[in-house]
Amino acid sequence: MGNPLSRDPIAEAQRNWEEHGWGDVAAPMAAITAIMRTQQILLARIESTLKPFGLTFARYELLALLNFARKGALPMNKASALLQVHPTSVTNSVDRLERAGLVARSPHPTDGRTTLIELTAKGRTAAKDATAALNTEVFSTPGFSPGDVKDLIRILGEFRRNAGDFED
Amino acid sequence: MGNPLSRDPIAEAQRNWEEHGWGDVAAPMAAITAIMRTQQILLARIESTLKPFGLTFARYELLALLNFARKGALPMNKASALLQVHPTSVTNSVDRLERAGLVARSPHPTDGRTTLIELTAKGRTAAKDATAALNTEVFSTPGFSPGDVKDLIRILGEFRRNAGDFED
DNA sequence: TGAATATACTAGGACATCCAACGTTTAGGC
DNA sequence: GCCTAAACGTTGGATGTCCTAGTATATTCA
Repeated sequence: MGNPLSRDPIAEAQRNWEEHGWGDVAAPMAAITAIMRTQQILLARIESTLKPFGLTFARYELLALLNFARKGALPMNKASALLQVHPTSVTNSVDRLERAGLVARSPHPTDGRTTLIELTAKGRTAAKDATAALNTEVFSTPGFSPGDVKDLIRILGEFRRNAGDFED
Repeated sequence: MGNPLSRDPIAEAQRNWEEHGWGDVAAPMAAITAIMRTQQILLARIESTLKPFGLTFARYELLALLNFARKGALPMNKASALLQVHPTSVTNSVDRLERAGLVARSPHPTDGRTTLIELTAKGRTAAKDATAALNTEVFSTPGFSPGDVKDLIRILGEFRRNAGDFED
C-alpha cells in the first residue's frame, strides 16, 4: 500500500500550520497526528500477528483480560469498563468469541441481571498462544528505544489520567 | 461509557506481564497499549468536534490536504500516498465528500488514468471552519505539556521513519 | 409495593478498512 | 509500431467497530 515518501507528511503539515498563522498549535497538531499514524502502524502489526489465531485486537484484549482474571471469568460490565469500550462492542466480541468456542456465557450466581464471560479451555490456550506470538513478534521489537518506551509510558499515562481514564 | 477507574488498567497489565515472566517485553507492551488507548481518546475528541461539520477525521484529513495543495486539487493516488491509506479508502471518502458537495472529481488533463479531486468553494469553507474548530477545541489544549509534545514528535517521528513511512 | 435504576441483548445504521477482480489507460521492451 | 506489463480508479464483498434506540429482565431504594 505504500512506498516510503520522500518527506515526512506530518512535518509537512506542521510547516503548513505555521505558515498559516497557527504556529501556537502546530506542534500539538503534529504530535496528535503522529499518534494517529503510529497507532495505525502498530495495529496493523498486531492484527497480522493475531490473524493466524482467528483473533482481532479487540477480541484478544478481552481474552487476555479474562486470562488474568481470577477464575478466568468476568461480568460483561466489568469487561466493558476495564477495556474502556462500549457495552455493545463487548457483546459483539463475546458473540464471536463464543461462536469460536473460546469463551462461554454463564449466569451470575447472585445477580440475575449480569452475565459472566468465562474462558473455555480452548480459549485459555488461544490466549496463551496469541500472547506468546505478540510478545515475540511485536513487543520484543517495538520500534522504540527502552528510554523512549519509558517516556511514552509516562507521557501517555499522564494524558490518560487527565482525560479521566483512571484516578491514581 | 466510562467513569474513572480506581487503577490504571495498563499499569495493571504491565504488572501482570511481569508476574508471568514476560518482564522483558512488559514495558513495550504497556507503551503500545497506551498509544492505542490515547489514540482512541483523541479520535473521540476530534470526531465530536468535526461532527457539526458533517465530517469524520478521515474525510477531514483529505479536505485539509486539498486545502494546502496548490490550486486545491490533487490526484487520487497522491492523496492515497500522502494520507497513507488504501486507494479504496480514498474512493470511499471522495464519494461521501462529493455527495456532500465539498469536493468534485475531474479528469486529469494529460493522464487519462488519473482523476483529480478538487475542492469546491463550499469545501474550502468547510475545511477552514473545521480547522479553526480543531485548533481551538482540540489542538490548543492537547493534554500534553509543550515539552512532552516535543518528545512525542521526536519519538514517533523516528518510529514512523523506521516503519518505512518516509525517508528523510 | 412501586418507581427508578442497572444490565444485557437485539436491530439497524454509519463508517472505515482491506481484498480480489475488472476495465481503462499509459509506458516500456522488442 | 505493437504488445505486454504496469498503473489507476472503481466495484462488490467481507470484516469489524461504534453508536442509537428500544426491549426485557432484575435489582435497589424510597
